[in-house]
Amino acid sequence: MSDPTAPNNTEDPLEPLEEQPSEELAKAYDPTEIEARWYPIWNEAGVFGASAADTLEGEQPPYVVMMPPPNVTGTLHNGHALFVTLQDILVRYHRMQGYNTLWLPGVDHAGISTQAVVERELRRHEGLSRHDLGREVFIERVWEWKERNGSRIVEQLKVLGASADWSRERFTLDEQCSRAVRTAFVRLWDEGLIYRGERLINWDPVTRTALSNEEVDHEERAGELWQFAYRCSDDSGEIVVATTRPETMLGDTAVAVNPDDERYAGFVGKALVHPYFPDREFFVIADKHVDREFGTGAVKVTPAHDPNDFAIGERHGLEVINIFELDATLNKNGGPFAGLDRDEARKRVKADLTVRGMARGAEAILHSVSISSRSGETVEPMLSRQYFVSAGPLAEKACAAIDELGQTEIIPAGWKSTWDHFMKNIQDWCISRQLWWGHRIPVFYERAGLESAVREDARRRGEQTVALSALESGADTRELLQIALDSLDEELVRGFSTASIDDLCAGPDGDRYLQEDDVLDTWFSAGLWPFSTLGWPDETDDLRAFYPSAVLETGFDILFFWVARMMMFGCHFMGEAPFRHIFLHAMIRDSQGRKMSKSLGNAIDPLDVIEGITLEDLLIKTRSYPVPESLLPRVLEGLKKDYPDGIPASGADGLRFSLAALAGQGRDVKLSIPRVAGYRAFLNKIWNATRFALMSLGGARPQPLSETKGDLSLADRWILSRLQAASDRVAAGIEGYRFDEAANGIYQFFWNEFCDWYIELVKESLGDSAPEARREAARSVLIEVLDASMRILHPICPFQTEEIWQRLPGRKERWAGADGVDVVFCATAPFPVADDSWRDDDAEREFDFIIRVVTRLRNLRLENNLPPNQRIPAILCSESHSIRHSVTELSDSICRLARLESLAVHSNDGYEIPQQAAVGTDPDFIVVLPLEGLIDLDAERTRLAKELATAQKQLDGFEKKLGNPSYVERAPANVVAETRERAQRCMESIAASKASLARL
RNA sequence: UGGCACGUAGCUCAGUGGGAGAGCGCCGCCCUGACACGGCGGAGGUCGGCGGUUCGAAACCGCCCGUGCCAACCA
Repeated sequence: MSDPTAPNNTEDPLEPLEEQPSEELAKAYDPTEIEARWYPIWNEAGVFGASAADTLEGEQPPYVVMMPPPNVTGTLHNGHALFVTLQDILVRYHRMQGYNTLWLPGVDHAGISTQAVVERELRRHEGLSRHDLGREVFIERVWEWKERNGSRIVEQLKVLGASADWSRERFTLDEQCSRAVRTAFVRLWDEGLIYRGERLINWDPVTRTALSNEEVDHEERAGELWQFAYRCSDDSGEIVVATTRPETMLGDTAVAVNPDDERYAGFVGKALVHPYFPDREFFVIADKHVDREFGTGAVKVTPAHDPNDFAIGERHGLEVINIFELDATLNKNGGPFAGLDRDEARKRVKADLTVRGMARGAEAILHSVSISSRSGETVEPMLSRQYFVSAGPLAEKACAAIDELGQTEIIPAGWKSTWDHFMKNIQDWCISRQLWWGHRIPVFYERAGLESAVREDARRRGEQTVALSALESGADTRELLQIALDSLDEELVRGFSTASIDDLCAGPDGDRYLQEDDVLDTWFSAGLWPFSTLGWPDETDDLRAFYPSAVLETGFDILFFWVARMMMFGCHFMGEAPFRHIFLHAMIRDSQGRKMSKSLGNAIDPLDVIEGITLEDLLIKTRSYPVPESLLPRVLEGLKKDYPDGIPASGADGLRFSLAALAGQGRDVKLSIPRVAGYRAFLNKIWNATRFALMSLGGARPQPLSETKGDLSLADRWILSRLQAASDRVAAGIEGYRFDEAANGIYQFFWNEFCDWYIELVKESLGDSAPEARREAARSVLIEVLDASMRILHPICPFQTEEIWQRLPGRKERWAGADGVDVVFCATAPFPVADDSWRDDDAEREFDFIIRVVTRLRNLRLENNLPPNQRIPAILCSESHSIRHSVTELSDSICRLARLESLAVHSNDGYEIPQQAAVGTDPDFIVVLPLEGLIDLDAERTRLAKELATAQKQLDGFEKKLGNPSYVERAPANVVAETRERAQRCMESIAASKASLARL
C-alpha cells in the first residue's frame, strides 16, 4: 500500500511504516513488538510534558494528576497496573481534549520497607547490622541501593504506557521534598500542632519503631481466656481475673471491678498481694469501664501495656510499670522472668501460677490481635515519648473543604460516610519513627541550653536527678541528650529547641547542637506531595499553575494513610484542598475474589500478563513464592488446571483494556486470565479490521467525508450516527469515572456494529461492480470510522491505536494544525467529540430493520437445517413503507448476509404464502422462505410453535395490563399507546404464525 | 456490636419505575473475500426471601437470610 501522494518526509520517525505497508500489517497482531516501539518516541517528542507558562498566560486550562508515588522498593503489582491504567486514561483523554495536562510522577522513600531491605542485604552478604556501620554510613548504603534499584519500578510503569511528565519526577527524600518537609514541620511546631509527649503507642518489636494507628491491622484469632486469682492481703479471700495475656500480670498495679457489681462490692479498696512483687501497692478499684458480663467481671490492670488500662490508670493515679524491652523481651521489672521473650514468659507465668495453686481454669475465645502491617508481628502497646500531630484542627479544615466549601468531592460517594466517621474521631498522629532512613526530625538541642535545663530541673525538684548525675559524670552529649529527653518536662525541652532549621540542617555544629535521632513517618512527606512536588514552600510558576490538581486517584485502602493527610496538609498550608475529586478505585482480587498475595500463590504478575509466560515458568516462579508447604501442591495443581498453556501475551494494551473493563465502581476487580484473553481478542479484531480496510483502499487516499457526503448509503449514515453515540458514551464513561462503561462503549461499537454489520455490508460497496462514487463514499467512511475509533480507544489502549492510526492514509495531515498544534500523534490528536449533524435517527431506525430482517432470515435457515451454501430465494412482506424501502435499498447486501439467491419485497396483501414455506414473524414484517421439497416439516412446526408460544405469552401480558382500568387511567398516555400498538403487532405475528402452521 | 456495600443466566458482572441484558463458558452449523484470538444461530434466569408503596418493582421502602469490607470492643 505504497502511497504515492504521501509527502516524502525524511525526518519522520515513522517512515519505515510507510514504506512497508500492508505486508507489515498482514502479520498477526503482535503487541510486544508494537509496544516496545512507541513509548520512547512519545517521550522524546515531548508529548507528555506540561508547561506552566501555557496555563499562567491563560492559553490552556490545566488538568493535573499527582501520581501516587510507588515505594522505591516496589516491583510492579496489579495495584500499580490498575492505578496507572485509570490515571493514564484520564490523563490521555484530557490531553487529547487540549488541556495542559500534567501527570506528575514520583517515588516514595518508604522508610521501614527500604531500611528493612537494605538491612537484610547487609546481614546476608556482610553479616553486619546497621549499628555496625553507624548511621551515616548506613544511610549512604541505602542511597547506593536506591541508585542501583530505585528506577526499576519507574521503568515498569513505562511498560504500562504511563504518559507522565518524567522531567518533573520527584523522590520524597530529594532536596526539594525534604525542604518542604522541614518547613511544614517547623510551621506546625510553631503553631503548636506538633508536640512531643509520652503516650501509649503501638510498638513493633521487630522493626523496633513506633507505628501510627493506621499501620496496625487487626486480625481475629483463636485464643484462650485464662483465669487466675489474686489473694487479698488480709487473707479475707481472693479475686479471680481473666486475661488473654497472663505475662502482663507482672506489670499489674490494680484489679478493677464495676462499681455496681454486688459480687465485688466488698472487695473495693482492699489490698491485694502480687505473687512476685509482694511489696507493690496493689488495690481493688472500681471503674465503670469494666463490663460485668465479660470474664469474671474483674479486670487486671496493666497501665503500661494496654490502652484501656492506661486510661484506668490515669483516672485512678496508678503506677505505670513497663515490663518490656524494645524487642518485647521482659526487662528487669519482669522479676524472675526477666530476659524471657513474651511468648515464653506467658508459658512460664502460667506454669508457675498453676504450681502456686492460683490458676482458675480457662476458656477458648476468639479475639482480635493487633498486627504490625510492617513486620507481621504482634504489636506491643508501650508507653513512650514520641512526636505527634494534633490531628483534630487539621481534620476540621479538611472536612470543611468538602462539606462547607465544596472544594472536593469523594467518588464513589459511598466513601463519604467512612471518611466522616474517621475524621470526626481522628486520633493524634504519631509521626516519629525509630529508624534511620527518612526525614530526620528537624529538632535541634543546644548543648548549653540543655545543661542549664538539667540543672534547673534538678534545682526545682530539689534532688539529684538522673540527668544531673549524667551531666556531672561527664556523659557524652548524645547520651546526655537521651537521658535529658526522657526525664525533662516538655516545656523545658521546648525551651531550648531551635527553629532556624535550614541552616542547622545544612551543617549542624556537632559540639553546640544535637539533632533529634528519630525520623518522620513516611506518610508525613507523602502528605505534602500535591504541593511539595511543585516547589512549595517557594511560590513557583508550577505551584501557581498546577495546584490544586483535578483528581486524586487511588485505592481506598490508603484513604486515611495518605488521602486524609494530603487533605489536611493541603488545606492547612495552601489554604485550599489539593484536589477537586477524590476517586477511589477498588482492590484487585483473583478470579475467586480472594486477595492476591504471593503467600497464597494466587498473585498474577502483571508483567506475565503483558509478556506472557509458559506454564513451566509459571510453576517455577510460584515455587519461589513463600507459599506454605502444605498449600503448595494444591496451588501448583490449580495453576496447571487454570493455565494449561501458560498465560498468553496480552500486551500492556490488553491488560489495560481488561482492567478498565473490570473496574466497575464500588466493586472489587476480579482479574481472570480468560477474561483478559477475551479482551485481547478484541484488539486482534481491531487489527484485522484495519488490515481489511487498508487492503480495500488498495493504496488509494480516501476523500474526506465532506466530499462524499452526498453519496452516503443507509449503512454509511447508520455507522456514522452510531459513531457519535460511541464517542459520547466513552467520553461520559471517562468523565464519570465509569471506566467499564468507556471500555464497553468502544468494544460494542467497534465489534458488534462496525465489524459485524458495517464491514460486512461495505464489502458490497467496495466491490468492482459498485459505482465509483459509492466506492469513494465507502472508503471515506471506513477511514473516518477507523480514525475516530482509534482516537476514542487511545486513552485505554495507547500503543495499538497509535500504531494503527499512524498507518491510516492522510490522518496526520488531516489533524496537523488542529488547534494550532502540529499533531503527528494519535496521542495528541483531538478526542472525537460527538457531532450532532452526523446523528441520524432515521438511519438508525431503518438500519435496525435490516438487522432484524437478516437475523430472522438466518434463524429460519438454521432452524430448517438448510445447508449453509445453498442459495435460496426469500420474500419479505411488510405494511411499513420505510421497511420496504430500506430493505430494497440494501437487498444485495441482505442476500449476501443471509446467503439468499434473491429477496422480493411486497406489502402484506401483495403476496400469497406458498403451501410449503418457512415463515419468520416479527411485529413489523414477515419473511418467507419458499421451500418446496426442502423444508424440514417437523423442524418448522417445532419452530413455529415455539415462536407462537413466545408471542402469545407477550400478548397475554399486554392484554392483562390493558384490561386493568387503573392502568389505562393512570399510566402516561404514551406508555398506554405503546402497549396497545405492541399488542396489536403481537396479534399480527400470532396470526401469521397460526396461518403458517395451518399450511404445513 | 455499629457502619457501608453486595446478592440478576454455569462464572464474572451491567442494568435505579414501564418490552430481563453483556462477556466468558455451553450446544449446533460454518475455514462465507480482515480475523478460527473468527462467523452465524441457539439453549439457559420464581432478578436471595417475605411484606409494603405504585396502575406498574430487578430497581423505591421495611424486615429477614447470606456474603464481603471497614470501624469499635476484646480483661
